[in-house]
Amino acid sequence: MAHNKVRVRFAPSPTGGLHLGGVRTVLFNYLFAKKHGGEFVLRIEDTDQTRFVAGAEEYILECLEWCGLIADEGPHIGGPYAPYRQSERKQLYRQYAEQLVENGYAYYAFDTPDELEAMRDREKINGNQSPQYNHHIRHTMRNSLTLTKEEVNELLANNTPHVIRIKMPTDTSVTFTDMIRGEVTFNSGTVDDKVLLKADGMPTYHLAVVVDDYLMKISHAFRGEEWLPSAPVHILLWRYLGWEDAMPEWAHLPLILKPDGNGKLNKRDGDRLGFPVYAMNWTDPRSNEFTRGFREMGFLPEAFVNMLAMLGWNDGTGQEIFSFEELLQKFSIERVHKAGAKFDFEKAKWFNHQYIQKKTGEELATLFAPVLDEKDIQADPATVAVIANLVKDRLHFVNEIWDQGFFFFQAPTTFDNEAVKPKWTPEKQAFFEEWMQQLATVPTFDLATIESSFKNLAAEKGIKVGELQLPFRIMLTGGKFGPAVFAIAEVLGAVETIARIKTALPTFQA
RNA sequence: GCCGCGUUGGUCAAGGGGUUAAGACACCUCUCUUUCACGGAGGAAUCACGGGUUCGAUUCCCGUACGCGGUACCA
Repeated sequence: MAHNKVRVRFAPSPTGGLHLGGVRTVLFNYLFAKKHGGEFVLRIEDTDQTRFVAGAEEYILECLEWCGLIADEGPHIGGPYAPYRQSERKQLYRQYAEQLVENGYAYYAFDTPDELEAMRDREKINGNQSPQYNHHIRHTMRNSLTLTKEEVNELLANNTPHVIRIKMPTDTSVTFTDMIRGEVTFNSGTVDDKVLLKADGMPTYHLAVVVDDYLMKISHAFRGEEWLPSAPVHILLWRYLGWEDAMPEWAHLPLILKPDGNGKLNKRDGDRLGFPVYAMNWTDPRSNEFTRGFREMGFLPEAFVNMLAMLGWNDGTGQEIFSFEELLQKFSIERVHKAGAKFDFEKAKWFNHQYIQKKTGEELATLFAPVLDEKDIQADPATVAVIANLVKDRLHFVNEIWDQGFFFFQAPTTFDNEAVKPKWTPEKQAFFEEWMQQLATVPTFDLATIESSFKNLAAEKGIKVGELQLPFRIMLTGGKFGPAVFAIAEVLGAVETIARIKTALPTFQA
């Protein structure tokens, strides 16, 4: 269109935690902008002063930072189109609303909340399911369309509370092209006269989004599908304000649905089904209600982002693991799905698992360090790295290193005796007693040495190696779990290995 | 109710007038391993329904059903 530079924006309302659908919207905006060498703007849509939530803006910023989706302009860093908080732009909007009134595209409405309610009650009695302030009823209300010029001027002069509403045409076809859905058409007559400027002087979303997108030279506007029904209002506003040539291209993103049943995914579903919905932990300062986040649950940001990208988009090749660079290169808004996608937490876990596999033992050890700290366990980072590598392929989350390898850090206190006793024999008892002696004298206590000494002695005694491995495992770990036994022994070292055999041996006798 | 958007296996989905309708997650079987996991080999879908158009429709058109979204001085 009339834009020579790609500029997109994410415009959240700072009213609470950031939903994964919100993060995905940011992602698609970001990828699109960067792919085209454009700019990504963060704009805070805080026009509803009654819904202000302390800390919500900072929280959103932190989420974006965690995901690596940093805005080029925004309230945190400013920019050429500052301010980026709509509450700080308040005085800007009125002139445009008034311009619309002057040109006959909008009007003053003096109806009080009570009068509006009365109107709705009246309409409902007449069988109107959802009464709208529209072309059918605006002539029955108190506004500059029904009042005389003198009355209106007087009301205005007396500072009578009023709003400005758009005057939707009675029967006009409003069509626009959505980058995802193609051509979409609405009849203006089915849309109500949305409030543009509220009684407190703040714009509503409808006015603010158009004015700010224009002023901030936004070239592409991506938002959730829930905005589709109000698109005709926005399109008309662009036209009425005389800015149609500068109107951004639109794309309405499909919704993320709950895994069971139907409907938009919300934080309640996460609580109910046991998975996060917000990017990071969030505690509502008013209710103290806590909602957990993907970050704290143990998701790697790169896995979270990759997973989100695949929720509604794919490159057509079947590839699912994309580095951020690849995403930047291959993303295209046209390949975004039209239909909503049910969120599948199992698949999300799989993505995290994939990214854990890419990490080195050292990286995993670093990420795991806080868990050990919390448990007050001192461990050599190099050893933790070895352990991490050993258990890595069975992890969905970094924290699970503990579940998979706690026995590396503390000796078992109980043993799964039931798994051993039924097959226990004096010969096996003798084997371990003798092997302990041998272990104390091996030159180097490494995997190969341990394993060959174990196997040689077993052969000598005429016992099948397999018969001995499970008991040995249980001696070291307490149960039937963990990575390869000899690898465990190597990490534990000679002293600890012998000590554990010694402790466990007596408990195996029937 | 009205308006809009959508509908390929349990889930994410590729594809698109003629195909054995990809792949992934999950599931099941087998294998490897006398733990679990990983790995490997298999298993399972006629594309919501009804009409058209066409030699031929899962793909195009129209209906219907169903689902979702919206219907606030919230975003």
